[in-house]
Amino acid sequence: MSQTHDPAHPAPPNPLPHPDAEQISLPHVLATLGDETRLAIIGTLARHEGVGMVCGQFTYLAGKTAISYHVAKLREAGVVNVTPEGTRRRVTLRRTDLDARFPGFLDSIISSTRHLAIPGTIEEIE
Amino acid sequence: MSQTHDPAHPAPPNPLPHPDAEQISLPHVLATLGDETRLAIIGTLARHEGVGMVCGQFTYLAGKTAISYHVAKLREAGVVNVTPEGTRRRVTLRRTDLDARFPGFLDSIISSTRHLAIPGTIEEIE
DNA sequence: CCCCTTGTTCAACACTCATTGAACTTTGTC
DNA sequence: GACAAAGTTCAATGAGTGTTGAACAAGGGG
Repeated sequence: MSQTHDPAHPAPPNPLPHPDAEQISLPHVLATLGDETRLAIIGTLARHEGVGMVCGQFTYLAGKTAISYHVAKLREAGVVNVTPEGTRRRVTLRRTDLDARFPGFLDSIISSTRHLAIPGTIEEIE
Repeated sequence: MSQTHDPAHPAPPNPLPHPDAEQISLPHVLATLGDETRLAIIGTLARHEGVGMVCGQFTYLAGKTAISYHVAKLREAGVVNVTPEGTRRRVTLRRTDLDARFPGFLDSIISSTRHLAIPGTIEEIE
């Protein structure tokens, strides 16, 4: 939740709506992750944690319109954080919030996802 | 259809189709649990683990037709085991299989479900 | 300025899902 | 045998979901 409280930048850095940590609901998260494509996105994201990724990185999973749809779903459910960077959108896992809300959940999902992960040929960004 | 009273070999104790442990898929389980009613069933089931429950115990959540539908969904996803007992169906968590397949997953779900659980006034069955 | 990249929005479509009431099956009991 | 109890099956319905292509908006070069 820690948004940059930079006095030099009055404009909100993140115009995309995200639910607060307390508003993240387990049924909603489960339903959102109950989709092959979105689960693959989370798996890929987990394998590149810290770095973050961009929507274009997921186009090996589906068309760009579908990716846009799925990333929006994940954001609305509180699973990922999406930050505009120029024309791109940096997507990161909301690990801290998810761990606080549902301890152990994310890790169990990720470790169960890892072995069936697609060997994505993902090019580095930047 | 069925149940020929053949004295040669005993009747199958579990005529309802269940997936094998290896066939349980994470996306399927997540999608199945991504429903308020079914998640509540699992929560209730977890709070009465070992004992098991019958479909009638869940009718405070929805009509009996809906419960029948949801329990079937949970069974097909490999989340619960359903065993006929007379006119009833004993429903139990497939904890061993789920723990083997997705370590830590079930416990994280259950503990996250516990605090928002309905204080079900559930009568004891036998 | 033109243009390319990145991603969103929109409408349309096929599809699946959850819920309900009525009818039915099965089992247990009087 | 008749009846009640516990679930299932069926058809219908209304709502929601994922996918696609075309058009669009916004940045970042050259």
